[in-house]
Amino acid sequence: MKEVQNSWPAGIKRTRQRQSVFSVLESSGKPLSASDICLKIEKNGEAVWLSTVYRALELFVKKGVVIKTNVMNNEMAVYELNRFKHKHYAVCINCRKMIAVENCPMEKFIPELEEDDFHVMGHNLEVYGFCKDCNPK
Amino acid sequence: MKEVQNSWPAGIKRTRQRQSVFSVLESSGKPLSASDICLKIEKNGEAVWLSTVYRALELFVKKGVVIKTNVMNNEMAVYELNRFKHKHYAVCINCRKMIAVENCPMEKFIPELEEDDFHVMGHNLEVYGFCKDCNPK
DNA sequence: TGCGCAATTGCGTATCATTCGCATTTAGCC
DNA sequence: GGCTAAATGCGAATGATACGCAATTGCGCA
Repeated sequence: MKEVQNSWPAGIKRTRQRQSVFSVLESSGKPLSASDICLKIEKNGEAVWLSTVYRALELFVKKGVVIKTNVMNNEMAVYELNRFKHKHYAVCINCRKMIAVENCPMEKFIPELEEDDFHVMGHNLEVYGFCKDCNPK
Repeated sequence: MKEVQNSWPAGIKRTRQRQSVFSVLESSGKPLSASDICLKIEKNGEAVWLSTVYRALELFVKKGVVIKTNVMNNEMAVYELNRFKHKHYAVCINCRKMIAVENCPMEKFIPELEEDDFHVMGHNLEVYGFCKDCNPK
């Protein structure tokens, strides 16, 4: 039904289920949870078991193809394609919408830390507040 | 055995269990998980049920007395006393040690976001890498 | 100073995301 | 087309956290 034969990350065996997970992520503009992905695949008329989605995501993350993030205290992890563009999200406290934040305040900051004998490998930044639709004011 | 009658947050009914949770946090230099807290209390010869610890922490967080944070993709939440000093942590990928980072790169950054119709209420920042004991180099 | 009642706790069980185990199926090299 | 390692379906396990309810406790009030 759908023709998604195009891009495929190297070094990963191509199966129908992984292909489905990948193309859902590819066509999504925002990070998705494992069950979001599962639902979207089922909506396309295909079947995937949730644990298979988790396994595919785990593999993609290990290969650096997908980025896993955790939003707001606990809850569940969300996944997005690694488009190799450094970014962060502003998360709405009310509707949980995630808005990408373009530039990162960390660049100038990391060298300071390196001086304190901490070898920085990466960072997570998450801003929370109210989006314009939910702004109580 | 221990005399911890001193400080107590206003508007919270004082019970033995809550007192225990509070004083463990008070005397800890680093954030602790709910079960860490439980173990430390038991080590002091007192008994607390884990769910009671969770309930106490939940209350403290709601009252703003305690700060809840989630470290590194999923895992579990850690809690620390709110000492009203804004800070972040550098987390070691290897030994999970958390090192407080003094200054925050976000101050200048938030006004930019506000312009994009996002009303910022707060932020989480977590830097990860290798501490000096675990530095592979 | 003791009573009464609402709030809290002990304790077990439920929930929810995620992981694991294993038998069956599949991808893709020969 | 057949073979084998890898992947999947499926269910059940796990681990953090929440919840329900009866028993207990803190504490305001008489």
